[in-house]
Amino acid sequence: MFSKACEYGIRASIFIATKSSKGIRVGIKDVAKEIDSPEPFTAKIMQILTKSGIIHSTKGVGGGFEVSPEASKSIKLIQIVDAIDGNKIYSGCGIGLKECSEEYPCPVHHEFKKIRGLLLEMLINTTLEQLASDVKSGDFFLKTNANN
Amino acid sequence: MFSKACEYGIRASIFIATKSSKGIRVGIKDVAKEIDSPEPFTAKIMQILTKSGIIHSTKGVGGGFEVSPEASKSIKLIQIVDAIDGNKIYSGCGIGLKECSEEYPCPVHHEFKKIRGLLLEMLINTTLEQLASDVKSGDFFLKTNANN
DNA sequence: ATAATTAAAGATAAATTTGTCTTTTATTTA
DNA sequence: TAAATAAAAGACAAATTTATCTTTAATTAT
Repeated sequence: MFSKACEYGIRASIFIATKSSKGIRVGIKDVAKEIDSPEPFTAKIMQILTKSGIIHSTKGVGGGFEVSPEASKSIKLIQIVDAIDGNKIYSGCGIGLKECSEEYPCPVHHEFKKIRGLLLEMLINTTLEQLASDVKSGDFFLKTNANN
Repeated sequence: MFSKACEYGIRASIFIATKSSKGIRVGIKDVAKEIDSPEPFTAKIMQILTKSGIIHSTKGVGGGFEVSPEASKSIKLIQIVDAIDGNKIYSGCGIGLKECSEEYPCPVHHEFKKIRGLLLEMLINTTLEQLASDVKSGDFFLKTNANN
């Protein structure tokens, strides 16, 4: 579905948002640890997210990543996905035709339209703030339990 | 969504089914031409599909690929996807957690469940025969129009 | 100013996916 | 039986994705 990069990017953003809601900036080491991802690769993905203006970073002592609670409310999942994977998942043909449209459809076009539509709707309607508060509630998780 | 290999595999299977319904066996060259895919790579994918028992092949003069109309009726899209890509697309966590379940969900678990469910339902309910007859009708296509 | 800290940037490397080419095996026809 | 045909199998190569390492730039604290 999503690339690994995108999966890490989403998880990282959610984690950062949970911390920022408590006024805490986090370093890349913490991020990678808390979402169970490879640190240098995660750092690369963070560069995409900061360049895209989704996550804010500050260098130097006491620096790190953050996303203001107000921003978290307005940031939609689709922005993160777009920044990292582009729009290919929710647009583009399900079986790889270069041209695939209502007028010139592939045989799975109409069925895929429903699925992609549901996905797109979800990506558009889900805010970073919602996902972060899910995690803060303790009922949703960003990495596998250490006991497994 | 699906890998390129899987996209080619689906398109190839549909094309072969349209030809088999007319009693015509097709060679790998025809397949690759008609679905606009790289021939040697498509040949590799056909090996997977024949080993999986989805498509039948015969070597030698007059040989090629075929799938009986009766088989086409019972072959579901999910069998092709499973054979080539496995079950990761419709199972597995949306943001890459190793463990992600009702009891231990990721923050997008419940939303993804709907999307994956719809996808799985579609893969289970769509037969190769349906897709082939769509293409035979002339209203659905397996490659981009040459005029584009 | 200097040292310490932290992300950014850039160069590499490993792994996977995609794609190609050559040889082998099976089958048919002459 | 020999030649032709077509898929299977295996080795190889290119491209992309994933991952790592090193150096640079920015910021803070001393």
